[in-house]
Amino acid sequence: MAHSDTVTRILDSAESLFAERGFAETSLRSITAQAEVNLAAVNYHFGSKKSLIQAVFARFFTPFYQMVEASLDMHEKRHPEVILTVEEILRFVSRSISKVSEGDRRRLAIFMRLLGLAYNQGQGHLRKFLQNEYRAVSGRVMDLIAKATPELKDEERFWRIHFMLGAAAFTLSNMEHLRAIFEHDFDTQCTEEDVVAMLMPFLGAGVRAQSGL
Amino acid sequence: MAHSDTVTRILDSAESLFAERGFAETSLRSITAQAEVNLAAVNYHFGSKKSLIQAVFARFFTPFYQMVEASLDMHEKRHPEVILTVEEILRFVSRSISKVSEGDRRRLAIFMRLLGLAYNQGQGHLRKFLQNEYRAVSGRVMDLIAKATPELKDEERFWRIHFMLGAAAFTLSNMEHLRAIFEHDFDTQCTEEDVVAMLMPFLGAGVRAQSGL
DNA sequence: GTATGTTTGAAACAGACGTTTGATTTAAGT
DNA sequence: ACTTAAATCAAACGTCTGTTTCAAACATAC
Repeated sequence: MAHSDTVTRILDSAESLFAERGFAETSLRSITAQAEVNLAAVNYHFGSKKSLIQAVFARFFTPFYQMVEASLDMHEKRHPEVILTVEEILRFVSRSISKVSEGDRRRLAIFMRLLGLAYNQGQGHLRKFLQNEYRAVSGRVMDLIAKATPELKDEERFWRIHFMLGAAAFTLSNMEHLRAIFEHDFDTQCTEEDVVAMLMPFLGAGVRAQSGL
Repeated sequence: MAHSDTVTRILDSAESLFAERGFAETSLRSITAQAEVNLAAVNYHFGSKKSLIQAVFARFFTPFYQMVEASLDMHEKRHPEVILTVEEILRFVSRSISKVSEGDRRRLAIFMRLLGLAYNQGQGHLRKFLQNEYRAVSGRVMDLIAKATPELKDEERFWRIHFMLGAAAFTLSNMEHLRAIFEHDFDTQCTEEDVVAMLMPFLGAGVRAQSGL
């Protein structure tokens, strides 16, 4: 079927180019050129550039969110009434991300970049899209974190969750650049898994810190 | 003097518009319209849009960096040989930021956004500009953090510093949006100082976390 | 095989962008 | 007052953007 082939090629190219350059900096012409499809194909299949961005996002996020749901369901069935720690929750999320972005590492970067961008654009269509489409799973993760940190006031937990989100989004979306700097500074390689392994205790200790109020 | 007036108005407008919308999304036409100066003035006084962005950055960062230097000098003179904790170092930095962005809160947001962007753009002129111009002060702060965390391996400290940077950059550059979400969720106001007060123990606990390797 | 609906293709569209030009005004120096 | 340099202005430049158009190619069903 010619249709889905073109659609897939566009999504693939858009994904990698968005990850490299960002969204505003990536033109439809560069996407269609790399995908070797006609320029008009984007507007034909997706309607607009905005919708293409959302489609790129959805293609990653939908299976990711289903995987988080499924693994949480499975765990709750096996160990009901068990309260997870923050690190364990993060590990559920991180494992689902790894599985969904299998092979292609850049999918993680583009996902995080989208997440950061969703907050960055003032009247952004992305955050609303995200909020409407995926309220369920994010709400569930929030509840788990709340149960993991009963000592925190709701207000302070709100901010700490966003501190975590910020550290993760910044690190993962700039992973390539940061690893390049690291390699330059230390003359050593450093895998993405290493970085994630270092990130998790940082975040865990952060949310468990003594209150700052 | 007509010159510096035009230059200042351009910088002011650019600063506020960059903070609101980002860089690629802000046109020179919107800047000059808000500044009520001629479109050509930007290229006349700054040369290019890139240089304007760097000028906006420098106007904030230069006094900030001098203030950090000065307050660190003063402290070291009064209490030589005293090893600062991470929170104390962060407080030095944060106080300098507050003093430099006196009155206008948006200057902080734009500064952090620039910092985040410096890492985001692949071949970015901003990171190199930053690295070349302000190597001294950032190196000094790095050394202080190193002394504050002697138990960390250099490699892991590198990453934790960037985790901190990410959490701070994300939170502060999206402060307005996040506060709006917060207000919507909790029906309560929340000052920027409150957020910074909550951020610092989060970062401090994060860098002091047990190693993840 | 003809008709129907879907997908591609090359080309053009209108608009926005950063930048440049050259004339005109403003300010400073002598 | 005259000269010279600096600053402003309106207008245009060429280029790139997302999007639209409409004919050609394709597949599908009868």
